[in-house]
Amino acid sequence: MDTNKLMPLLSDMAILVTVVEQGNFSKAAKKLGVTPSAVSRQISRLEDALGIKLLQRTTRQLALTESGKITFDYCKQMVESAEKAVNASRSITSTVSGLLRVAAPKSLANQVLRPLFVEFLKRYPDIQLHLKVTDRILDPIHDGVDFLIHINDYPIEALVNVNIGRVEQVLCASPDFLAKHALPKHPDDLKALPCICLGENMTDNRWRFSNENHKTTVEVTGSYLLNHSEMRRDAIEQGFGIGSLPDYTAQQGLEAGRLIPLLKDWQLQCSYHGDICLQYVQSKYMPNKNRMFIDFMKQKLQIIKSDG
Amino acid sequence: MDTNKLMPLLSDMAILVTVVEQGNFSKAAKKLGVTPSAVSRQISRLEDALGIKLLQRTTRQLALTESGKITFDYCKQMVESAEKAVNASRSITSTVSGLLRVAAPKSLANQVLRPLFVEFLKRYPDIQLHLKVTDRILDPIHDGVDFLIHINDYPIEALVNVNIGRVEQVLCASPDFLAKHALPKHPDDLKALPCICLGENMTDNRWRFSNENHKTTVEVTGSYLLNHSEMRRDAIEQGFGIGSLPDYTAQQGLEAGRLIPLLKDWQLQCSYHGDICLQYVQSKYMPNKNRMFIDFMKQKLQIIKSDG
DNA sequence: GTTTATTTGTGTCCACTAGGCACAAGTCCT
DNA sequence: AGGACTTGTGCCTAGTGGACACAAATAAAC
Repeated sequence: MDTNKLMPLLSDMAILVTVVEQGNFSKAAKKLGVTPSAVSRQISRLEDALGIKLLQRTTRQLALTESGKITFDYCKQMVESAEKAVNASRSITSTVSGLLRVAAPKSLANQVLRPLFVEFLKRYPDIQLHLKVTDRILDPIHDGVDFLIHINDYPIEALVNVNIGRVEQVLCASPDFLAKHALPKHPDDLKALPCICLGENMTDNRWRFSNENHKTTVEVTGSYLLNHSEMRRDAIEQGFGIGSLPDYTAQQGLEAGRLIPLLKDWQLQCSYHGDICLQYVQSKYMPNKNRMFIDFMKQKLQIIKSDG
Repeated sequence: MDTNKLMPLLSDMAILVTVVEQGNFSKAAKKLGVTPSAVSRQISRLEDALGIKLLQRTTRQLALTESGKITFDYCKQMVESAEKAVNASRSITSTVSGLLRVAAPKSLANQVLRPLFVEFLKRYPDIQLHLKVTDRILDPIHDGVDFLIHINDYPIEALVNVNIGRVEQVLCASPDFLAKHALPKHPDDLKALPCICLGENMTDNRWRFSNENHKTTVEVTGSYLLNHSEMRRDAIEQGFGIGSLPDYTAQQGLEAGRLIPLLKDWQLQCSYHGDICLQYVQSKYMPNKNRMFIDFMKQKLQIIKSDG
């Protein structure tokens, strides 16, 4: 049965259910807010479409035929499902409340998540949001967290992943720095230039680059090491050296000309580069607050499809 | 949720299902035979009515929101139930075939059932009807019978009963008989008049009468005993005496004036007096041929409501 | 038996909604 | 950068579905 043939019958089926439950056309018509003649026509139309007589009727008595009983049962199911659809939808918006626990890395917290969470809490005032800022990957169940946000091209397989964005690292320097030094054309050129490293690990001064065909690692040096992206942006803009920034941190500086992108053919591999993953534990009945949080994050970051 | 609010949403829900299954508005529109703009508007209307955003969409991508997934599941159920309703109805008319075994008493067979069964078999040529005419009450399971027809004010409780009519006994005599004899005013008056009994049992000459307030039994006599209603009608019309006839046997004679009803204030109790019961074994899945048989009998005998 | 009230069904007419069309806006791919 | 495709919106028209009035039928009331 094609859906386009089915659609006009749906309301007729709903009318059939009302008629049977009310016991006659007139009461059903009153309940539906139409005239009995309209009900009569709809039932006739349904009978014609289905090819069977559904109701045995005189002017005073009304009853389902034996063959109509089967049809009626399915029609009743149909109406009940539709009512459930409506009720479920209605209840979603009215029951967005309670505690949401979210873990996110430092790098995203201030610049990316802060404005989002503020808006989310304003929209749903009954939500209590508990944000744990940490660069460790927490265990949602053990650590009592509803959502895990992290930057990674390989999301945790045991959890459901929703991809809500992407962070690219941009290597850049300030215009006056580039006026004093030679423009690097290849990662190897960085060896001769002051670079600003994270300084969190011993290997943070080993920058790994890749492009379509090649991979290379360069050991860089510099006098200023810092693991705070906004301070690092400041240091680069001040001409202390070459450094990498998340795209959202660099964006304003790039647009204003305070920063110049370098080695655009190469990608710098680092842990702050990849998809922004919103992950959570698979469960059959997700609370509405969680649903609305996922929808909100996807909508705000303009992500439509998810991995499941 | 009132049904009248629900009805316009039903087709929108069906459209939602099509959109989700097709993946975008355009394909869904093509499948439904409408323009994409129509689909867009219906989805928007549904979202407004439900108060939630169902589909996260850009011009190129489309996906259910988390909150929309619940709604979609119920909408899908709704459409599936509607399709089942249609398919069930369609299959009923196309699968009316096979053997129907019916047991009925002699008194009904020729005059009441014969024309009905002829018409039923003409309407459903794939049906094979096996009629067992017997005045014994058969056991449907043991005797291999699908339907039991009998005249009785107390249907068998173990079986489902559909009341498909009623037989009244009419006590009557011919005009020339009444010209020769005194008109009976009370059952007791029958003692002095020749009466036509069934003659099947020893007690068939003990006629039990009742009215609103009284009961009485009269022992009658007569020279002609016979258990065939049409022959008995003939005997009465010929002036052999007073006898009782089923209403359908007496009707023509009464209308033509060949028969005169007697003792109309009294009811003659006898085994050929009561509701015409169509009974069958309760079962969850009744074959369509059985359904159509019940519907047919009810429809032809203008009986709407049944006992269950 | 007659009347009355209630119910289903059918014509006719009209209003309103739903869909088509055209166009705008946005996005992806080449 | 341009083209192809998709969603969304304004406007207009057509066709459906409902109201109304009336007919037919039946059950109840008197």
